[in-house]
Amino acid sequence: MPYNFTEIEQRWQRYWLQHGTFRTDTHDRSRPKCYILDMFPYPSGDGLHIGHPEGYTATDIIARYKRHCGFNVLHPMGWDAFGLPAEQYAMKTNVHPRITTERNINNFRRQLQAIGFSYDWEREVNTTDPAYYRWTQWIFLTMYDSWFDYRTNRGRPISDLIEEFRRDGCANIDCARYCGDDACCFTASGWNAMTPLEQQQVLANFRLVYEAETPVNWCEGLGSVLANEEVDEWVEKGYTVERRPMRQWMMRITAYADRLLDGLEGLDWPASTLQMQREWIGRSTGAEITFTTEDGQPLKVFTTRADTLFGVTFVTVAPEHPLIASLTTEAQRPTVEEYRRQASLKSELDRQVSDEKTGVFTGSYALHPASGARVPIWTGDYVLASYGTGAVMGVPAHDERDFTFAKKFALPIAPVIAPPSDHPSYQAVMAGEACYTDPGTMTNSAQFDGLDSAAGKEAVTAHLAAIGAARATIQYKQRDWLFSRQRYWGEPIPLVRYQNGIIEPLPASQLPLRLPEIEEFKPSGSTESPLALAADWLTVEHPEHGTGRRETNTMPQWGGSCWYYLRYIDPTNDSFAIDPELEKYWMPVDLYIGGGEHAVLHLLYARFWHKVLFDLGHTSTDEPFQRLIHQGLILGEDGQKMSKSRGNVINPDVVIAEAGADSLRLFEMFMGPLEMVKPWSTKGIEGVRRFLNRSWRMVVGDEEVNNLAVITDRAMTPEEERVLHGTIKKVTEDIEGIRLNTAISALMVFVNEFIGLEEKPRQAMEAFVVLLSPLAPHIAEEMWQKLGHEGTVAYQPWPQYDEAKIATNEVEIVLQVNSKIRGKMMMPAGTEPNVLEESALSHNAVRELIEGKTIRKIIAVKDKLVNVIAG
RNA sequence: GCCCAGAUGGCGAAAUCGGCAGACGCAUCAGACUUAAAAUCUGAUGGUGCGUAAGCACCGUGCGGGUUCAAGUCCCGCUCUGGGCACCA
Repeated sequence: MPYNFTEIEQRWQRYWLQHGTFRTDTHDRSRPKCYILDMFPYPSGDGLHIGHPEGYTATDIIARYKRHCGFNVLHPMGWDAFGLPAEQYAMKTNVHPRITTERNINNFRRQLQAIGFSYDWEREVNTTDPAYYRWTQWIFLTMYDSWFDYRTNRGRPISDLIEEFRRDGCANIDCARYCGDDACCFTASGWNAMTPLEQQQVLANFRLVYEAETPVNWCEGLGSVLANEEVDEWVEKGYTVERRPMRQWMMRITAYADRLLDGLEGLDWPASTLQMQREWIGRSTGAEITFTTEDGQPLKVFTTRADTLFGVTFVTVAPEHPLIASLTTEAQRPTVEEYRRQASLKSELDRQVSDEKTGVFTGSYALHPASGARVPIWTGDYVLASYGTGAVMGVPAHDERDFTFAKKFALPIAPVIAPPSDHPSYQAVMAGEACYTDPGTMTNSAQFDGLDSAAGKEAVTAHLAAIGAARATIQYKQRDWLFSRQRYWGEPIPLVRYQNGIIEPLPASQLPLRLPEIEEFKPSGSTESPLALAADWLTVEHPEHGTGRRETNTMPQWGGSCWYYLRYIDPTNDSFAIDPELEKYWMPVDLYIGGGEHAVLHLLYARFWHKVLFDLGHTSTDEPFQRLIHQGLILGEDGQKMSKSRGNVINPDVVIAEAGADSLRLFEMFMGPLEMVKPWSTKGIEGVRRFLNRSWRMVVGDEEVNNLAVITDRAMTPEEERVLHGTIKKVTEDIEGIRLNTAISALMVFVNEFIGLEEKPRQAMEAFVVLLSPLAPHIAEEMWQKLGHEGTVAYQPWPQYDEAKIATNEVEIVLQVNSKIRGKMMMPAGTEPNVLEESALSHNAVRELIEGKTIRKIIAVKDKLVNVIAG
């Protein structure tokens, strides 16, 4: 008779909640801490799907294991509950997103509890709870009131900067890094003479949160901008998305680019994720080189290949380049204007997809900074306005893009980097017929001839720098973070803009700035969020600045998830986001498991916020997540991605009803390595379910027919001890290494060995139950009780193994003749190779085969094999 | 195009300081129990060939080379699948 999993599982789930079994005392310093974190879910209306419990089961197993090992474990769960679906639903049905969200959360919580996860439910956080987003807003304002000081490579309060301006003006500040040029420079008295509005404008160049007019993905149907990564999804659903410039709040994440890059060193993260973050940040070291137009205007280009300077045969500027009008001659103006118009109609995506190069001549020329040669200035949309200086030097001989462009428009090609002379296309390159982008030797480059590319880059840059025509510089692919959305269901941005132009943050004492109640959920009709319709909420009076209007943009969904791992540590603190003492003890997160789809965005944004909080002294750690693992996707039984339209979605509620939560947990882990993509199998779950039934019969027996397992305190045989200790060792090491599939097979082997015994040794059964309990906790609790214990098994000490008891006296030695297996022999473990050799040679199977042959060589490996080479 | 990960029985997978490939599980087949079925238990199960049989031989970890006494594992060159990036100068 199989055990009654439904009854047992529900009973223990109630027990854990009622007894607060997994409540964490964060103030307990008597034991080492372990912080095990899941990526919290967006509580969608569809409920939990089978992919969620995969990572959650893995963390739960580790958390439970660590409790057995004596750690004080923090293992929380919460809800990333702002987001577009609830708002979309509200627009259709006029049901408030708060209500939908609450309903979905209740369903998610019920489902997670039904799987028996050992979360401390008293620490649940919800990003839509004003008590939570109060501190999201507080962090936002903290960042608004901060700037990045490149001199110390740290974020600092803006008040420090104001103080410095009052005292020294911007004398000690590299303004070009903040304002783009030195035009803003001022003295102390200059600063003090500025109006508040003027000062505000200067400070905006420094703040980590600033406003910019930037092209965004505007979706008319949703009445909101979309992040680049959201565009495809909505276009697929039939919405149209267009690029349009809009005033938006930005976060200056690029200031932290170097810190975010350097911080990756030393993190125990998947190599591919580290690589993706590095590529996303995209640091390139190079030089900004100044060409001069014939009428004396400077025209700056960015290059990583200063060594190819003498190969420049043209300059290309982006169609949106600020100087384009003055670069264009009257004769070419109609052509250029038409080209710019066409380029503006193409989306950034269209531009990148087409490999055909387009462009037109501006009619003007630039002077080469080293040779003085006159080179034509073109405009082409293969040059991105938003990267570097928006202009490039065209070196067709050594850059594929420039090569294609030059070929199309019959521009000259001048080779200046010689490939190695044995290079297959040496002749073609030197004849200007092929493009060569690898390093080589400089040639046709005046005094630099003979230098290799690496030395050439430095030498050319230094030479130009000496005449004021270049400076070494670093560029990043990463752009600043577009931080506003035209949505209702998000954190309100706590800023007020007054009629006199002054922008004031809300005092911290007035947080949270709650979302207004609105009657009807509909787009505002303008490019503003529905908050623009909440007239009472919108207007603010200020004694000094007069009437003000609140910011109607809300924060993107990423905001709340940037710091939730901190709030779990101190979730009910209403005087601060997190108690610094608790933060210091509990951070960093020891293990973080979540989907690889967050490899860049969430994990980069959260690191960014964390670093700002660290710089300002609010956290003690520079990096939040020490160890990171991505669980692999679970596919449908047909090997396809699970989706409603394919009809291959597996519902965890159904699996639990049919096979039980313990079986679900075990099977999620037994399918294969955690990180791997793997298909679900309804048949396969029967296997782990049978294993649990067998375990039950081994420890408890069949109660139905009163055939109870006989468990005695007898001593174990050496063979039983060997199996037990081997199992403890394997399970321990596999859980530590998060190889949960093989940990489960080790337990299966154990049951296969012990289930047939007439009298089971109590010691082995108790150890087994503890080993099983992280993986299948409900059945383990019940078995523990059946073994005569009171209370929970969750804190029982983890069984220890004795290496000496695992070792066998005799080992099987493989006998090979000419590398083919010809026999086996039993030998005492640890027998020296020379002894093995002798025994092998006297072994019948070997003797027969080497009869009459010359022994050329013998390889003997201790405890493994003997290989006799004869011929 | 570039970068990363992966490819092992009918299926999910195990085994990587190079040392018996296929642990564990699914499926299948045979047997036991049963009036019967389910459940459970026992056994078999990579392929090909030979043998009445115990067994024997050969082949076998995506493909082609290489190193080695010995390769799923190391090296070189490919193919396919999945993921990421994609005019970033």
